[in-house]
Amino acid sequence: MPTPLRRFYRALLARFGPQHWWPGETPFEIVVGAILTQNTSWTNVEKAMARLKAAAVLSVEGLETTAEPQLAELIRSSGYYHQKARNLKAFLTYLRREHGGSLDRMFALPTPRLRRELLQIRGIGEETADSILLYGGGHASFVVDAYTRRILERHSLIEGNASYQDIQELFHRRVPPDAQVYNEFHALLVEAGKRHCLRAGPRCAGCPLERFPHGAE
DNA sequence: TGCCAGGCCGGGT
DNA sequence: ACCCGGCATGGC
Repeated sequence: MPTPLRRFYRALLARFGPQHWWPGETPFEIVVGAILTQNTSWTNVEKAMARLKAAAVLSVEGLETTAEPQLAELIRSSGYYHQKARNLKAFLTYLRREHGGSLDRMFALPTPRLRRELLQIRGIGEETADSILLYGGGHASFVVDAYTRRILERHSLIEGNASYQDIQELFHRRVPPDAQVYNEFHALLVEAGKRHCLRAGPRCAGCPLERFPHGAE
């Protein structure tokens, strides 16, 4: 991984240490979490996940046999809950129809094909698809979120009008396609965003990347 | 009290 | 190909 993304990664790792995101959860819980966390704080998602667990429906069969209005009520705390209940149902329908309800079979698909299939599902856009691929299935598909965009733009690694695909291609070209590295890199960007570059403003004070060399690749 | 959080969809230009 | 309003709760 050549400069400057490599130094960027090193600086983040040195400052924040390994993140080990989403440990101890099953791939299915990661899929559900990826849908529920869209434009929503993780604390609100945790409440929803806890309610699904308490109702013993946090599984493929569990969600399949839960009526959509009831599902909506269980995930209420995650916001947009009618939309998200519908979206979860859409994913379950896809999983059953195309892969016999088996996440293992789904994740066994080649990355590009699975990504295309996920993007066909209502409620799954690029970031959610990549989150499912990377965190749920260990596919090396880089996740580009608001933090990633904000930090890279602030440090002049991308232009303000860069598309999702532009940014993802930057990582895919410059970072070896290793899911562990993608996982860690993205988690570090989120942590840096939360801690230093969160709100609008000229520049984050005390940012560990402040002395990072500017100029695009 | 108002703003925002690890987006996405559908309709309009 | 972009742009925008709508979707909704909980925390600070």
